[in-house]
Amino acid sequence: MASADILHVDLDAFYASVEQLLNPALRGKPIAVGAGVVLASSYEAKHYGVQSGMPTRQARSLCPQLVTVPGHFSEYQRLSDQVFDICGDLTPIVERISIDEAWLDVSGSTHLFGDSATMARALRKRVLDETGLPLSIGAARTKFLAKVASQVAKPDGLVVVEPDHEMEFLHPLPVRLVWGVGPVTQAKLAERGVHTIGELAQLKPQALERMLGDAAGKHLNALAWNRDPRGVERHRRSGSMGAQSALPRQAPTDELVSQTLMRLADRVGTRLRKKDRGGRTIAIRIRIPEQRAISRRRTLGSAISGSDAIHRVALELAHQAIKEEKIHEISLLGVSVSGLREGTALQLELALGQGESGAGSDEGVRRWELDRAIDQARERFGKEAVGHGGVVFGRQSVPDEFRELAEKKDD
DNA sequence: TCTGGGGTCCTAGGACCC
DNA sequence: TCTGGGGTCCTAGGACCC
Repeated sequence: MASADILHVDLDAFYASVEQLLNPALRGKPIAVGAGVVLASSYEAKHYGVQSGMPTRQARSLCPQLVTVPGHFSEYQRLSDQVFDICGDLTPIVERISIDEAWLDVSGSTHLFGDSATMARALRKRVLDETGLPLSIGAARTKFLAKVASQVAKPDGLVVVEPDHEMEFLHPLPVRLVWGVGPVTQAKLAERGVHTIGELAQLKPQALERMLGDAAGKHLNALAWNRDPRGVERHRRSGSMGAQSALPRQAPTDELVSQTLMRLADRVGTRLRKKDRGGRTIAIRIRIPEQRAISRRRTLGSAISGSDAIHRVALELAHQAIKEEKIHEISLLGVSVSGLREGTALQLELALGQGESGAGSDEGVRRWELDRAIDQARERFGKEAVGHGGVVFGRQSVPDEFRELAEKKDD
């Protein structure tokens, strides 16, 4: 039988731990990173029910002694990179899931460093010694089990699931630990008296599929029976890029919608062009206060990455939706581009070279050159140097540095 | 002042094709 | 007599993850 050669490594309450590392006075105290909204919280704060996404005001009512800090975003990226560089010394097969989590396949390294439990202990020690950060690790035969194990190990622990004890480890655990079981699914399962992964395994697959849909049902049944075929993959290209912005509730005037969408389209377009990618499907999202979110999308004949082009489509979709749904108040706008593909700049250059013409083609080239000029000016003089269409950025609910950390880094 | 921002995947229904 | 069946692409919405 294969051994427990997959590690799931997870930095505990990462942003908050960094703050406590940088400022010893914060250690042992309930802290939250973020100004108006909680972006991350320490274990001491979680203990009071403080969660990310929560307005700071609400967090403070739950925990009056809560200390809020603005956040050292560049430190988060630096320390995260340092930790995963250390992981890379154990094995080249590292799949980063986010800024604070990764899977490692260490099966090829046992002859160098010993078994996976030995490696995991050494890794935790080295990360603590070199960065000062607590790292929890789960070691198991599959990605799923390793991830569950690291959750059980938290905070600051190590859990190794030996291959011949997998079921006895897995089945008593709450169903909530299964990847893909969130609040809604958990509630549906609870209605049927299913609370543990073992109880989940006892449900007939057909019943599960009826309850949760085909894919989710099959997925959950497979995991409950400990069948997880996934391997650790080093790179994964993202399939979409988006940006959104929460707004104080207000009427969706033409000016507000157009300016906000321009800012969002430009944010997305800039990122796309930087990676020399474009996408065919443009989508917008509008949140109506105390109601559902509305979305609209349109798939174009070819991929685009220009800020103006994205903005034009997004604006049409938004106007259409606002009219159709008779929306008179909004509290969020979002733009995303999906169906991503490589090399749009190159394609445009080729089209140019071949003298491809047609309605709007010259205009397209002109806009592409304008985008490129703006991108270059921003590279040289900073982000605020040049704006698109004279858009002035107001105060934002969340700092740009935080947005950047949340972006998927995928190459 | 009941929820921030970046993502992934799935579903149901419709259009369209063979 | 009221009509098969599979495949692909698209749209809107939703659950979930960090």
